[in-house]
Amino acid sequence: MLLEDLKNEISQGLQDAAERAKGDGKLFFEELPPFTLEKPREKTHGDLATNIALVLARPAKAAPRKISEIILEYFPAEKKRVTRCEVAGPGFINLFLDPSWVYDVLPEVEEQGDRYGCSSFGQGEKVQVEFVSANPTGLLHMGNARGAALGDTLANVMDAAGYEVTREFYINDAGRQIENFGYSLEARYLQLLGEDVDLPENGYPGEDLIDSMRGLISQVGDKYLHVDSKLRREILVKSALQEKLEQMEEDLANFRVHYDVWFSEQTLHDTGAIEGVLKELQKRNDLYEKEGALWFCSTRYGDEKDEVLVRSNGIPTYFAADIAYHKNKFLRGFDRVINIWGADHHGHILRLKGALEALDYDPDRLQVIIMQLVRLFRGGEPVRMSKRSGEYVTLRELLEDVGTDAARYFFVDRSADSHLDFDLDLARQQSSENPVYYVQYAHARICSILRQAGEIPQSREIDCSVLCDPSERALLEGIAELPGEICYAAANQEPHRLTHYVYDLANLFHGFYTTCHVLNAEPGLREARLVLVNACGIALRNTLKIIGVSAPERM
RNA sequence: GUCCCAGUAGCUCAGUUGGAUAGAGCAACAGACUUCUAAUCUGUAGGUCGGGGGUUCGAAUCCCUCCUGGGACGCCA
Repeated sequence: MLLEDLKNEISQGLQDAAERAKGDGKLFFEELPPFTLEKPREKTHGDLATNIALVLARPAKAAPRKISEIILEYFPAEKKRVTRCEVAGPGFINLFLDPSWVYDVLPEVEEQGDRYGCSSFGQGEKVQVEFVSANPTGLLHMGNARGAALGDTLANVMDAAGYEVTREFYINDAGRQIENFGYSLEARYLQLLGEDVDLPENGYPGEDLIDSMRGLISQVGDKYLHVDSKLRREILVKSALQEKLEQMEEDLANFRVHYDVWFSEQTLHDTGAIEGVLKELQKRNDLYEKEGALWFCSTRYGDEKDEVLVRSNGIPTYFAADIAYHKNKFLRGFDRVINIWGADHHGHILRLKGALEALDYDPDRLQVIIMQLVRLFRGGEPVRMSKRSGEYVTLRELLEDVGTDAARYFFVDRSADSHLDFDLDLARQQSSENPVYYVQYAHARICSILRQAGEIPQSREIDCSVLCDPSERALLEGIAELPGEICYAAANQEPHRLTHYVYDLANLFHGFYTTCHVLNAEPGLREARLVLVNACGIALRNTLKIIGVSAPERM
């Protein structure tokens, strides 16, 4: 039986015990408050501990220790593989399991193989994760990279936890920035053809646009030199946009990020979707005209001020398109949509949720994960990143520097809401200071053992209870925690839990490796250890896969 | 001025929704390789959880207040 199932069973048993005590008039409470059942930090506090009596103390108006004793009278410990219960500290119940419980994980891992860790926890809820969605007018920068690592890992872990996940990239291929893009491209095109023109004031100064136009000229030469400017810009934009998107897709693929859907903003304009939501909001009297523009009453839905949806020049704002976009997401049948946004977008959350509410969608179905900014350090100095100057480190450069494995691990390793200081020098060193190598090394060691062992026995054919060294038991427990970790990370949208888990697991393995010899162990023990090592390899590999880090067989 | 995020060991950060004696890595110091890969392991040291109040059996975690750093407040996207 999996640890998760065992925990659920015990948890249910405790709940039943409390209810029956209530039925017999020994405990009083309206409703059982939520309680925890988890592995305590201290080994001496048992294999599992619960605070059920502590949370009941107030509603039951009784001393926690007394409540614990009453609950234990009704708790059928022996049926739940619990060998001993004790009331401890302020009223915790500590449970000691039959030591054999840890061996159950081995046949589970063998059976499930690369599916070990997966579960049906999410019950097939249809979830969309939208991330990166970078402007296609430039190259991917560090903020995009962090978003890519976080979004993809979140999608992976939710997928493993039994959600039905769609990964989506929203292409900002409409609006004023595309106009700017056109003017910038035109300037570069003309400059390369020897014309004396300046880059427009708000243009994109990046070198990459020059490259794009150089490439175009090598194909078509000065074909568009004397074409009408508006038409020329359209042609240049179309060509460069296509190229930019292909580059992004390629860079993201090198970062092991793949999308199910690339969604074009322009289609929202073309299909009348934006007009549609405007009419709908109009009907609900959530719009008004002021100074020639059309405004949305976001203040009615908790925002600080109202927002413009259609400018006085008749062009809808980005926000208007975003409302239509999110309505479109729900029309496509997603139960929940998760957006990964940079910290500079946090102000948009309230108004977008407000707009969804105005359209009769439950705003809680939209979840926005705000990630704080990335600061790069080189030589101890922060590297300035600004699109304005066109000077910033790109994802491509980062991958050339430190590689996909280290980059993905580093980005996921920190929780989204803390600022990330990325030390390029340190990451480039690829030394033992880098935790990703520590984890990968554990996997390589495992592969090395298994290679030399030849045949790997099946746990059912042997007696695994000979694995009783503390380091062996700790490793078994670590392996058993994977399914629970995946559920936790998915339910709370905390992908960084996984790097911490996989590091801890590697740590347990290295400890075991030093204490327990595998290949030279006596017959019986040798086979059991091979089974253990194999299972650990699977758990490491599966977790690394979710994070998007490779699991090398040799290092 | 208003709002969001952060402040935990010298540095970079965790801390399982309020639980038992606050944890890792790096850096420092002291040890362990004729070994299944030493990219490893063991040990030592390191703390007023930004400050101050409050809530209760119990607070790094929740509330109030102040301080510091970053970000957002456009008919930009």
